[in-house]
Amino acid sequence: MKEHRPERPAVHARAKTARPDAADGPDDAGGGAHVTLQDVARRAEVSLATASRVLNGTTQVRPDLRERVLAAASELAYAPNAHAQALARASSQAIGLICHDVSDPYFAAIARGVTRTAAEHGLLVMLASTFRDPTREVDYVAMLRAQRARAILLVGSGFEDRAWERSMSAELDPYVRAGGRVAVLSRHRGLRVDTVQPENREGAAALARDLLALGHRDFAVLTGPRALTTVVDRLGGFRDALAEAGVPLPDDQVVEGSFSRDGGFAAATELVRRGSRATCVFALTDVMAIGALSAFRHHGIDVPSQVSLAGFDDIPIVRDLVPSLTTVALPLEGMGERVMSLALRAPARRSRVERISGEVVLRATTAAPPKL
Amino acid sequence: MKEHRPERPAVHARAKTARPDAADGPDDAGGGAHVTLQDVARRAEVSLATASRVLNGTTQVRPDLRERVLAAASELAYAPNAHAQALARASSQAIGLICHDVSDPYFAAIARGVTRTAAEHGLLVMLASTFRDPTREVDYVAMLRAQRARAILLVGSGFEDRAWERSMSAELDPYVRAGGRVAVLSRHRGLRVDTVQPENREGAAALARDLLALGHRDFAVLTGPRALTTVVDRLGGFRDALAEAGVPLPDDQVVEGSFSRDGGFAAATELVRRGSRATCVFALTDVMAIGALSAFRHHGIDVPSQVSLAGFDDIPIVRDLVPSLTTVALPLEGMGERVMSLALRAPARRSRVERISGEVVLRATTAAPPKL
DNA sequence: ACGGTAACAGAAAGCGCTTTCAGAATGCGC
DNA sequence: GCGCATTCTGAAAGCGCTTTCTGTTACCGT
Repeated sequence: MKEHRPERPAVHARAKTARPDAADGPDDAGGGAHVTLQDVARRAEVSLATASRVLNGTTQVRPDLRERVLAAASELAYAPNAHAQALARASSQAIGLICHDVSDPYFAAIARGVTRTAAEHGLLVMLASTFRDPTREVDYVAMLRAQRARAILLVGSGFEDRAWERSMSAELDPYVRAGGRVAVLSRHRGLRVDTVQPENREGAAALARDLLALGHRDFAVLTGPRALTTVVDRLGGFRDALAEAGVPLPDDQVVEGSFSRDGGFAAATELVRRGSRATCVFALTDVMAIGALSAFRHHGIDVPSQVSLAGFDDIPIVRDLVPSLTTVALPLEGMGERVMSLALRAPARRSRVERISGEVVLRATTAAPPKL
Repeated sequence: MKEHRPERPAVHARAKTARPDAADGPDDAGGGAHVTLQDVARRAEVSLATASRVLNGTTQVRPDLRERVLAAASELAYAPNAHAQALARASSQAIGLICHDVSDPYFAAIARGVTRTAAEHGLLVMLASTFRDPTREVDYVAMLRAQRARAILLVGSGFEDRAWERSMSAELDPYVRAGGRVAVLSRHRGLRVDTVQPENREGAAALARDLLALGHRDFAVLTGPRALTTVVDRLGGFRDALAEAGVPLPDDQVVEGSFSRDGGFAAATELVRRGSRATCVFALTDVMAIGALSAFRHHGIDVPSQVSLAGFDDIPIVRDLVPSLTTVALPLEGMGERVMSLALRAPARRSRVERISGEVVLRATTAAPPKL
C-alpha cells in the first residue's frame, strides 16, 4: 500500500522534462550510484570532454552547449567525484592537521586559525587527534600521505626521542620528496621542515624575570612530560633566568604531570603534599594552571595572597577566571594561520623557521610574596 | 626465459645502506611523483594484481612472492593512493564533520567524541567550521559530497528558515540517495535524517523549576539568534515552565546576543543598562554565561548574592570557574560518539532520533534571591 | 600414470575524471 | 569562391588502484 503520488515531486527540477535520462535508465534504482559526469554529458547531449570543460571553465564552449551542460548538471544534482579529480589532476583539495587533542583550548584555538585560513584557499582540513600517542601520530601521517594531502601540519610539541624521530622521518621524507608540504608548530628535533616556533625559552625567561621583580625567591614548576620539547624549553628558560638572578630551582620543586587540567590539579596537589614553601608556582601551560588554581582553592590556599600562579599560552578562557591568570600570551589563532600559510608557500631549499614571541601578561594570580 | 633468477641481489636486504633504492632508481629525481603500486610490483617482479593482493590481504599469495612484495613496498616507502583506492572501490575512508566553530568549547568537546570514535573505525575526519554562516554550511556539504565522504555529520543548531532548509536538502538528498549517510546533532527542522537531540526543552524547564524552587520570581534570559532551533527550544522550555508556575517572562527581560563569550558579555551589559530587576539570569549556553559572569563582575554586581546565573551545556571549564557555574549538563563528548555511531549504523527506513537528556547541576552561581 | 580439481598468478577491464590530440566547423582575406 | 588560420568539439589515453576472468601449475585419488 504505497503512496500513489500522482505528480512526482520533480526531482530537481526545472521542468516536467524531469529526467528522461534517469528515467529511461532502468538501472537508476535509487540504490547507490552517484551521478557521474558521463550522465551529465549524455543528458546534455555533448561529449564528456565538453561537459568537463564547461564545469571547470577550462576553455570557451559554445553558449548553447554550455547552457545545456549547466542545466543537466543542476537537474541531476551532479557533484564531481573529488577522488577522480584528484587522480586525474594528481592533486587534492585537502590538507591534514595533526594535533594532540582538538578539545584542548590551546589546540582548538590554533585549529581555528588553520581551518579559517584553509577555507580561504578552498581547502578542506582533515583533522586528526593523536591523544598524545606518538605512535598514532606516525600512523596519521601515513594516512594523510595516502590521502595525498596537499600539506601536513604537525601541531604540538615534538618528542625528544630518536626512535620517534626516525619513524616520523621515514613517513615524512618520502612525502616531501614526492612534493608534499610539511609544516610544524613547536620545535621538533631532527625534522627538517618549515616551522612556526613560539619562543618558549625567551617567554619563560621573561616571565621569570617579572616574577623575580615581584619579589619572589621561592619557585615551583608544574611541568608536563619531560620528553616534550616544549617542556624542555619552557622549563629551561625559566630555570636559566632564575639562575641568572642567583635563585635556585630545587629539583623537588619541579613536579611532573600531564598537560591537562587534571594533570595540573594533580601536580599542584602533590606540591602541597610535599609541603613546598614556594611563594610562586609556574604551570607550564594555562590548562595545567587552571587545574592548579582549582587544587589550591581546594586546599584552602589563596591565590595570589598565599601563593602566586602563572601559566603559559593565554588561552581565551584565562582572562575570565577569578582571579584572572598571569601568563605568557601567544597569538594562538595567528599561529594557526601562520603554519597553514607556511605550508602553502612555495617550498624553499632550506627549511624556514618563523619565530613567535610571547608576551608576559601580569594579571591577578600574581602578587608580591606574603610577608613572613 | 622465465624463472632464471640465479641469485637475486637480495632485494630484501637488511643492508646498512640507508636507501639502496632511492639511489639506484635514476628516475627517482626527487622531483615529484609518488611511488605507485606499479613500481612496487615491478621491483618485486610480480604483477600489479599480485602486489595489490598482498598489500590488501585479499587472497593467499605464495609466501616468497608475498615476502618480495612486502620488502619492495617498504623499501620504496610505498603509500597507496587513497584516491585511486576510493575510485576503484567506490568508497572512501573519510567522514565529514561540519560545526560552527571548533574553537568553541561546546563543539570542541563534541568533536573530540567524533574524532575518537572515527579513529576507532579507521576513519579520517574532514572538519569544517562554518563560523555560523549558513551559506558556508551548504557549501561544505557540497564539498564533502564531492569528497564522497562516507558520512556527513551536521553538528550544531539548525536554522528555522525555509530557504536554508531547501538548499540544504538539495545537497543532502542526492547524497543520501547515492548512499551517503547523514546524521545531525541538535534539532533540524525539515531535514529527514538521523538525529541526536539533546532535550533542550526539558532541560531548560527543569532548570526553571529548580530556580523557582530557590525562590526566584524575576527572571531574565540571554539568548542567541532566534532563528536557531536551540534558542527556540531552550527559551521555550524555560518560559513554559515559568508560565506553569504563574511567573511571567517579560519580553524586555530577554536579550539577544550571539552564542559567544562576547555575545554573553554584551547581552548581560545590556541587561544591566536596562536596569533589569531580575534576580536570576539564564544564559542559553555556558559560553554566554561566562561572558555574562564577567560582565556582572565588571559592573560590580556580585554573583550569586545579588543575581543568580545559570547556563546550559556544562562545558568542561565551568566547574572551575569562581563561582562555579550552575548549568544543565549534557554529555558532550558522548554526544559526539553517538552522532558518529549513528551515522555508521546501517541506514534505516525511517530516520532515527536519539534523545539525550540533560541534568541540572546546581553549583555556586545560583542562590536564593536577595532579600528586599 | 592420468584426468580432475584446487590454488594461485597475470592480463585486462574498469572506477570518474582531465587533457592531449585530431578533426570539424567557422571565419577571414584575397 | 578558395585556402588558410582560428575556434571548438569529441575520441581516447591515461591517473593508480581493485577485481573479475582466464590461464598455469601443482596436487589429489585411483
